[in-house]
Amino acid sequence: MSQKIVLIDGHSILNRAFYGLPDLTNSEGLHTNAVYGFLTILFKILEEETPEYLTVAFDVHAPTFRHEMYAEYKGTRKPMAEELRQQVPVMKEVLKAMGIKTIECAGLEADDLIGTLSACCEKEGMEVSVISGDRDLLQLATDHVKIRIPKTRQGRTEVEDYYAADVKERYQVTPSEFIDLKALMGDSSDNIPGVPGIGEKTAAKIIVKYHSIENAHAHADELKPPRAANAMKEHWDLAVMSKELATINVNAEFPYELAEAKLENIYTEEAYAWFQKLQFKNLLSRFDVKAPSNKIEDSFHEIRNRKEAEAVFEKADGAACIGACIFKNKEEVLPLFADQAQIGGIGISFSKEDHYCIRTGPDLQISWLLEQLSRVAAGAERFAIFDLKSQLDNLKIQKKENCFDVTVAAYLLNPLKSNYDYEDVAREQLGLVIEEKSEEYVKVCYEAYTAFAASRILLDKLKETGMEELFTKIEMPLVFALYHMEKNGVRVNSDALKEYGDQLAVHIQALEKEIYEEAGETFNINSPKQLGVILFEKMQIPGGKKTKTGYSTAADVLEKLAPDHPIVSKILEYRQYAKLKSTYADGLAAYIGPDGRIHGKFNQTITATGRISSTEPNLQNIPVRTELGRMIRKVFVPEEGYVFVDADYSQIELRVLAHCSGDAHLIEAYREARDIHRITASQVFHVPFADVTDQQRRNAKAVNFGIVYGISSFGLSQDLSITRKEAAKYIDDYFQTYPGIKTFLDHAVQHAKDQGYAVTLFGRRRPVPELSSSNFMQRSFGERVAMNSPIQGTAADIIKIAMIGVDRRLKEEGLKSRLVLQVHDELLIEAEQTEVETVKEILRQEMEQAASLDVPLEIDMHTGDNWYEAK
DNA sequence: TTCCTCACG
DNA sequence: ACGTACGTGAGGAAA
Repeated sequence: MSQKIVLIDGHSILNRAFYGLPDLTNSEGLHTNAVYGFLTILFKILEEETPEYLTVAFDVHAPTFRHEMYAEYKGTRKPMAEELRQQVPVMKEVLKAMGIKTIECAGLEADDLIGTLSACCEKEGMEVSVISGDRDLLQLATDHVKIRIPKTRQGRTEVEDYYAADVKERYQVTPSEFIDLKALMGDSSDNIPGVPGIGEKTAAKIIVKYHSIENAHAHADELKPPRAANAMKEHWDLAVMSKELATINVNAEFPYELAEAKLENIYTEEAYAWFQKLQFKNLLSRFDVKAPSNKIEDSFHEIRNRKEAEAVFEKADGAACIGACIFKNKEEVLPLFADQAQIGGIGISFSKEDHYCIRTGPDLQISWLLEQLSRVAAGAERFAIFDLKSQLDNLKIQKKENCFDVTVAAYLLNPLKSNYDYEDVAREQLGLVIEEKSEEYVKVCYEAYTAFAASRILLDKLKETGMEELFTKIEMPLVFALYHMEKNGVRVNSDALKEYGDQLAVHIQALEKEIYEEAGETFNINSPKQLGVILFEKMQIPGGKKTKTGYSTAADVLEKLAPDHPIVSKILEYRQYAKLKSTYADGLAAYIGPDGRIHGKFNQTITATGRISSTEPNLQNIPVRTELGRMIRKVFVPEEGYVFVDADYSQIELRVLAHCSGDAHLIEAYREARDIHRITASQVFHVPFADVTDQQRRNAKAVNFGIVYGISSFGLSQDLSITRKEAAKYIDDYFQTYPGIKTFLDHAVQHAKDQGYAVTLFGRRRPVPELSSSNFMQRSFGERVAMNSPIQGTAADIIKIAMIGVDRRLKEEGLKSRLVLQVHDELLIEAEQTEVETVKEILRQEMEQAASLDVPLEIDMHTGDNWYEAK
């Protein structure tokens, strides 16, 4: 059995992968789709071929055209897309990490390298497989050299295989004649000119008959269409040049040791680290349990008895930094007891050598363990732990000031990531790769150790990036405020909620029936696909396609059709009821706890801008804009003896914008008047404040929103249903009126371009990798983000400060009243009746004084016996 | 899972 | 020429 070598055309396959896959990025903003696609193809090929040798060839110059001379002559050289260019060095590193031989050679194309290698290897009696997306390489095919062209079809990669015979079958020419064929017909993608006037068909006929351009030229007068005969004579020089360009050099000279191409285990530690970094989660499973021999693991200890545990805590007492974690028992417990969520023990790490996993046991009570942990934590300069909020039920924190939430710190340093697990932090900050299959105690020790070791590094990075104060003064105190809020929960009248749901069900059924009657058949109204077919095909309602998958049935589309088609308005109504029932009536009911309250989660490490997010359930999107939806707020009620006090900032984002831009005109305006949209209308449209029409105010409001979102004439025109030109005029008028805003927004974009991130008034950063994209759409998006993030982010900073202040004062002043919800610019407090005035005073002070801007921060405040009334 | 739709600021 | 407003989360359908 002869040996086999696989030769891969690196750039060609990367290119294929890049254009064949959607744009993927890892959480650091690094584009990864080409690398991912390349690896997918590589694995597939290796599985099929099981070769002894493997080599990947690259061109030396990244933006590659096979024939630079001609490319320059034609002036058609296009630079490689930035997103792809970035991935080339990464690809080479990944291959290196996998121990795969790569070659490149100045002055030689990858084609020439591959051609030469395939010829040599064949001579040595080997079987050769050449992997390329480029059909040019078909000329290399023989009985022992197979050209394999991968194609991505519907997400799956299929490979077309060509031996010499297959080339002949498919193209009716031999591999070497293939060169002549190309020389005649040319190849625009490869910048081979070919002979003008001779296309694919004619070229094929000529080569099939005459086998080479030289022979064809000799018989030029006999060539079939007279046009081809003339072309051949007239452009013979082009034909010769093209043939030269199309010919791959199989006798190139370059250094190469076959032994280096020997395929060893590609699933190395280094490769594993790369795959993790690139977040190729499903490719990671290919790796065997190859434990990295990290020395640190030697000092990981598992402790199961009281004596040793006591010794650990004694030693930990007084340590400068303590890293810890609390872990749960594996779910061997019957579901019946699942909600007990038993704690299995803790991890603790406090020096280079001290890392312990302490398990609960007969003489190691969990309560004692947690007590000890809390005690030593209070004594340390820094107590580091992941996701502190989730552990506050277990820990008795005596000193908030020394707490360091590693998750939150990692979030501040890169808010774009989707999770901040200890595995990620260990890899990113400590360069440690933790083995998936490690024993539990090892993982526990790793988590504690990572908290311990990474906290120092993260703290330094926070200092370097000017975010230390943001972290210690805002984010860390906020952890506790959010914990209190979750713990408090919000009371919901479940009977009233049920009643609300039942009423909705009645309406839904009636509407369903009417819709089926008008449609003439029953179908699933919730299915956009089925609905599209009914409306736009069966009922022939005009309003064509919009989405990739079919017709758009979004509300803004349907609203335009509603006046002419009763069924459409019924569908809109149905949708509204269905949404209210499924998401709110039924959805919320599932979260009401035994205490009659919903304890939703408020997440601190989700959003890119610094806002808080709310899940399980989302309490930040309870309906309010329509009366019907707003009614659901009546089921949110305070407990007996309490009332709701609701306070929300008035136009906080626009006020932030006025302050940050320093536009004197706008600042002056906002100092005077409360109705910001009206004053904008007055100044932009040059009419007295009192004479502003409703339409003018609406337009001004839309412009204000547009400014905050990162204005574009297209977006504004959509919103106002006007032409782009008119929208552009509004924007222009706005900038004329407030030139400071224009300057500020331009600066925001420029700053983000220069620094790579947008920044808030309090130093919070948001990376904007899209700004360096070669894609217009992406880049425009980046610009809008650069304009919006500082505004939205600063507003988020401010309300966080307010929340912390409100929560702190409610506690400090010994009040029973409590914070129950935050909705971005709004705080809801369940206030004990006799404390209402105090609470209102606290809210007003803490919210209005949260930041001192050049414009006043104003709030609207209401009280009520339910959320509907209090808003 | 991914897409579409829609609820909020 | 490109095809959008910024930031979220959830439910239902279809793949």
